[in-house]
Amino acid sequence: MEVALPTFNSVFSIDCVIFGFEAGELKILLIERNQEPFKDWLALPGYIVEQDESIDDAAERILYELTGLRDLHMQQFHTFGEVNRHPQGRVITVAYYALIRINGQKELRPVTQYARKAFWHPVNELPKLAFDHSEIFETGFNKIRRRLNYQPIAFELLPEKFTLTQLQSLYEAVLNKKLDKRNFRKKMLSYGFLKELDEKQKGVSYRAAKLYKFDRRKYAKIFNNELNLDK
Amino acid sequence: MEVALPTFNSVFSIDCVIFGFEAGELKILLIERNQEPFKDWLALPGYIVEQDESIDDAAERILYELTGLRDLHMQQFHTFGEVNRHPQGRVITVAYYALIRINGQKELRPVTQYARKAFWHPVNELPKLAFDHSEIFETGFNKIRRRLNYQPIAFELLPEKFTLTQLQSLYEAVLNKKLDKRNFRKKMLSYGFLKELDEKQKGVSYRAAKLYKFDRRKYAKIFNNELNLDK
DNA sequence: ATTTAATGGTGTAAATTTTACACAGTATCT
DNA sequence: AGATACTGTGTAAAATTTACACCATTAAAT
Repeated sequence: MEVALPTFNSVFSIDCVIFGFEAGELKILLIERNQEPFKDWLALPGYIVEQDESIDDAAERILYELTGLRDLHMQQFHTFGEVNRHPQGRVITVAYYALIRINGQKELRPVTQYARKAFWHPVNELPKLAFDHSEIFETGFNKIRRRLNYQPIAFELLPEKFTLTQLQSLYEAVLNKKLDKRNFRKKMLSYGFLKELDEKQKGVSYRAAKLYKFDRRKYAKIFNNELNLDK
Repeated sequence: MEVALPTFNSVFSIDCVIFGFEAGELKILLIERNQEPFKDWLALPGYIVEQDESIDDAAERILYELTGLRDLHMQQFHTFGEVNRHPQGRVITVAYYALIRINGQKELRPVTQYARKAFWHPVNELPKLAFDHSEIFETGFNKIRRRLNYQPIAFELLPEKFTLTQLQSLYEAVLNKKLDKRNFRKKMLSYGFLKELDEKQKGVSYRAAKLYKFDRRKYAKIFNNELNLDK
């Protein structure tokens, strides 16, 4: 009983929720669509998966084509498969998130015609998005909010060297609540994966803060130990 | 610029990792395939999504057709999209898990020809499975292990009335470590969502233990409060 | 030179939670 | 009556979490 796979007009797509942090605010990357359906609408960067690429590869490619961004560490978080989520046919979409340092230098420039432009938008006061992208964003935002507690994702959003106040304000932005300064510092430093640098912040008109770095190797060591000790 | 969706020979499928608990052991549901490729192999229950059904609906239907089980609360956990995971073409699969009480009465009987039989198998010493199903299982097992800590999924695996010892042994089976009896009870009861019944265990040849019930309404109340109080 | 404005950096005590640990009680079976 | 097998219970020490306020430092303004 050998059965060929059916041929359906079914399409996989990828949608990306890319978070950035700038001026104490959490932002995501949106595009302005230049293609029907939802032409001229704002949307998450997303497009169709080719037949000969894995979905992880597709996610990288699609993000690059629509925004010019490359080499992000993207992570799948949910698949949306309602029948009528796309007005033109059956499209199941796998949603990915990534976190990056917003960098004024790095220009956002779509490589394809499908997006007219790409830009950062604060996660608060998001406009209505094309398709079910508002729902996709919400789901992704909830995921990273949860993951912030057990994965070192905060450091992907900050510059390589950062102050403890910057780190705290990122946590506050994602979790949407105030944290206690002394307790926050005590706890963060107690983990032992932050490396204090000899440098200080520059260009501020008040006392400059010490800079820190995230030590990925120490983090891995600590994390592995925790898994192995297993009391 | 209106563009029709491309027609690909691309297929969505669903694979199910269904956990059960019996005789102090955690088990999953396997089928014996009756169809190429991987005919006669053991595999997770899985099949192809139709064009006019959502992936959530498909998951329920497919599990029913291959095992005879219905009305489980299934939850998507990961999507597998490597190019060559299926020998006959491009198949992207969305993996779901569910947890159920294994019930001797309830017969496992495939409704379609695609599975020869369905049966429970302990999660330890799993044989090699068809396709990338071993990897899918591992991913799913890791997910529920993590979720056990913040979602009331344990109670879906136990009979409606259970003893604290049964509950503990379930935690031990999933987490794969011994827990302290007194501390476990103290903590579980402190949550306040277990209802102590007037009944006792029956049919044991030693002192019978008290039976408890999971109180879903109290759980929801507590859980919501936690979210709202937000200190 | 002094003042002002803005943020940096620091410690302690109380409360809560987590951990480690052992034995008498009870039901059943023989 | 005794053996067997599991139930059910408390406490003290350790660790973690919480609440809380002020002086120090720098650059800019006067």
